[in-house]
Amino acid sequence: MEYDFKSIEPKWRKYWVENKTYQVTEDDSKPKFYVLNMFPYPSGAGLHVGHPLGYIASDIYARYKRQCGYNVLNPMGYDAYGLPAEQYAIQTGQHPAITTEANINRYREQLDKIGFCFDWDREVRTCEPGYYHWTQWAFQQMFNSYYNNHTCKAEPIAELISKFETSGTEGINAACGEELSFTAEEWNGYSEKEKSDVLMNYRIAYQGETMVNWCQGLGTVLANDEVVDGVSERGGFPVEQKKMTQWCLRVSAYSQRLLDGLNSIDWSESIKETQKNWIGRSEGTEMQFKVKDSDVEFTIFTTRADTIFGVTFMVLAPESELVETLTTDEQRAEVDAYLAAVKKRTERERIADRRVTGVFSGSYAINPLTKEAVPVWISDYVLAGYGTGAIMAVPAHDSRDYAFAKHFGLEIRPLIEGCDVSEESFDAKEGIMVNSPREEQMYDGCLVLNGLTVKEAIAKTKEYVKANNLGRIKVNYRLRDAIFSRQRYWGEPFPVYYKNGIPCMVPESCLPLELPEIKEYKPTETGEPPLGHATKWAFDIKTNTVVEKSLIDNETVFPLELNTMPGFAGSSAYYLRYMDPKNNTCLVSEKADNYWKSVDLYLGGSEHATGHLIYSRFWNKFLHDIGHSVVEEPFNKLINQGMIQGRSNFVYRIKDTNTFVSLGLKDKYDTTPLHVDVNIVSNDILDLDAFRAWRPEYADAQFELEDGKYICGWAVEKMSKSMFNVVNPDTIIEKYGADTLRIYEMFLGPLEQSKPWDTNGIDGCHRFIRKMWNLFFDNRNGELIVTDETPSKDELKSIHKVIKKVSEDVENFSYNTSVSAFMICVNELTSLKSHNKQVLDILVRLAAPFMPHIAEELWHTLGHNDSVCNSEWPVCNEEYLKEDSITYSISFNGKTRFTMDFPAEATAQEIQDAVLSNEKAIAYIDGKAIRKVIVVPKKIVNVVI
RNA sequence: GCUCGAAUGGUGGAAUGGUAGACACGAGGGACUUAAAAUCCCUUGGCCAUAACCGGCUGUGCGGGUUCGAGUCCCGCUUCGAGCACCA
Repeated sequence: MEYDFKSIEPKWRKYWVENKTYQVTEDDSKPKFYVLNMFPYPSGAGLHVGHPLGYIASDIYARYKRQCGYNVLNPMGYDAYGLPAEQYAIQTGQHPAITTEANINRYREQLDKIGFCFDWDREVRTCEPGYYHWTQWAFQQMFNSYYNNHTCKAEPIAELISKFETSGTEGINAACGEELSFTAEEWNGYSEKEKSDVLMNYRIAYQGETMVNWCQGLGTVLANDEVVDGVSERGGFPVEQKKMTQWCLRVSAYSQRLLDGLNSIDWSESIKETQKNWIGRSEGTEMQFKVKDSDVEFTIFTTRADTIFGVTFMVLAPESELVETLTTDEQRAEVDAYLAAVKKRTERERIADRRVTGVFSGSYAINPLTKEAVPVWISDYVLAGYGTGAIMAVPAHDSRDYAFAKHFGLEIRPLIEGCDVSEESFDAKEGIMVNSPREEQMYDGCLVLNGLTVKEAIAKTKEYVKANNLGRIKVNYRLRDAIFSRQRYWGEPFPVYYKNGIPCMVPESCLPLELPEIKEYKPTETGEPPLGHATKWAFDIKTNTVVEKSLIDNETVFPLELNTMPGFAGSSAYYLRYMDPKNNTCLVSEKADNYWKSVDLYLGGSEHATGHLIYSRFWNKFLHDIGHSVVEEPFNKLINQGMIQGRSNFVYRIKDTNTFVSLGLKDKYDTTPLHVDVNIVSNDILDLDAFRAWRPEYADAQFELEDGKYICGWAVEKMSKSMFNVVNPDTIIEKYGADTLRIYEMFLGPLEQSKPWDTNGIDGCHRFIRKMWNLFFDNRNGELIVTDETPSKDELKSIHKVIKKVSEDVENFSYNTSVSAFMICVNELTSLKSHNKQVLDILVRLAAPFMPHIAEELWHTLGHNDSVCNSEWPVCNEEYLKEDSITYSISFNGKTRFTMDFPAEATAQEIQDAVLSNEKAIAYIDGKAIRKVIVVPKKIVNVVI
């Protein structure tokens, strides 16, 4: 039989489907293992060879674990809501559901050809009501919860309400937008609307008026991680800051837990670092400053409390509420003009143009320590969203304050011994404090920092501030609450209706609240989100049904929310849904949750570090708090597979001609490099006929060849259609088969590294598979040549070596070296002319995770009737690896001089004695004293003279 | 600016502190063949030596250090990549 992958591969894929080989159920008799890939957004372009990289890697691991006796969950699904389908709908009128469905089918078709062991019965699609039911449900749970800082977890909002009813805000420490203070009487006197507004300040899913990233080009707001360099991540449209009422998730309440959780999970340092940066914890001090000639007081945040004696002015963010209060009448006009100018600038302009701007408010603030009055300025270099939106400026020791002071001619007071602030500020947190305070500023009980190091000074100031009631120790986080509304159609509708302006939850029994049909996908003429077009989009609380909008009477029929949820809503808990995908009574049954617990191995791109991977962790912690996910961290081990880049090919056209010169000759002419489709180039050699047929203008192209070949140039670029470097997995499978594609993708290099796709080299992997095949079948006549004798020592050694290497490598995700180990083994067995059944049986079991199709075929060839997927992972017997004799390198002072053979069991002492009595050794030693003899097991004897 | 990675032949890349360059590609040579394809074998870091074999020197971005021994560990740089960035 010949190796005909075109018949073998489909045959076994059919077999796996028919035998439900990959179906998995909870089984208490086996340990569980949960392998997961970040599910894809099914784009219209289909899969390119980069996409399956992670899927192949996890598939190998899943199959390996299964052969090791684990009950492995390895599901796949689709992140089906998203902008491209909606943009396409706006342009063509095509319903996004139809486009999405078509794309999913195309994805599935491509995925199916690669031979993954996904349990497709567990597939989820975020856009299906049965799935987004639980996205909406989770949102409602967040709405009905608040974060208790005492217990450090989410708790029912009803408990908070009852506390308000009995004792007001007394003793409450909850995560909130604004610190509120009221008594039980006050609370009980509030109107329904007032109560709703107060509770919004505490709910985990809340509606708030916040500065948002508004993207006019996309007609929607975006989350921070969706904005890159002031433009939208998708589409590259400019983004501006706008104050809008939006649904938000109080992710910031979980900042500390999100940070702490990183210590308990097995993720790469770089991605943990990225998340730490994003959370941005900074420990500092909040201090109160009184306004001169006024009883107004305001708070600033600083991490450099030690520089309090160097404060020469204060700065407010333009958006700060204090601006209004502190602006004096004389300065009013100037301040208003400044505020108007700032408002006009987009985020992008602010980043691009960092000119120093600002305006004096007219007020002065009193330094709580020196009692000195310093001017209060307003400038956009202070951000409203961080800290308190107000700072104390210390130009000597902060570069931004320095630039501001220089620009406006404000005083700069150095506080560190010997520092030079004539050209730039001294920002480093090191040195000895001086002028803190200066002699004339001293008074009884005054804080004195002079002579201390910066670190000591920070600590001492903190204590002083606390003891004298001037402020408090405060931890700030950069992490913002997530904005959860999008003004789009193709997303989960909010299960919310508005009862006279008060947002109310649709009863749980009415979920899922299905996305209505609309005629147009654009915003309405009045600027409402696309759902404004829906006619049947009102809620009748009497019948608990969705009814026509025309019936709204604001007594029993109310308008429904018009925003939809963002992309990350559906992808935040999908791993839980895979555990129990068809359950329509809850997100995941307790039984399934307790069995599968959390994802043991998660694979995906590192680009999700500050988006999905933060939101998911937040979401899961919340569900954990309310008792719906047993493990707090959802992804125990994370592997970030690298990106596959494109390798573009170039041809060189002589200017103004239709003649193309080969790479080596191009410098002789004035040439223009042109991208050429990589699919008509093989090992950098151009297929001339295919090139002529590629485009009409090349039909009569002339060539100047090197050795009869046209050699193309190449470069590594992003894989994209416009560079003609997209390689489709289908093409590779057609030519080489899925098994070759699988091992070649693994052989390309370390999994976590980004690397260019280079079709050169795939021949080597294909050759290897054929060689393996030839261990079973005669190359010439195709006859089965497997023999049934006792394996020889060499055969056993070769096969046990590969068991050891591959087992270690698979655990370390070092798949490129496992493939090499297979190649070595097959080469050894080939040169041993080994066709031994027992040896090949082991080889097939080892190969099964990597190349399942050929392994299944060979497994059946060897006479087995079940699937190789159910075979046992072979165990290495170290006995077979032992050598009879070992060659040692004999070194003198670290330089190898000669080699000697010893029996494998020779002791270090015996080796040492034999070496030292060897005449070559005696010559090297030459009577000199020996200081040391080092015998490294199996390798080296080093004599130190 | 801060933080984290990385740097090895013509190429992708191997090397628990122990013979650097496994494995593969590419290149060169050979066998088989009318020829091609396929397959198989040999050579392949650089320099030197030699009729040939044996051999010698050098070599993992740069400069130091620890060690009998360093691609690997430590200190100081250079370059590239990634993340954060008026975050007080």
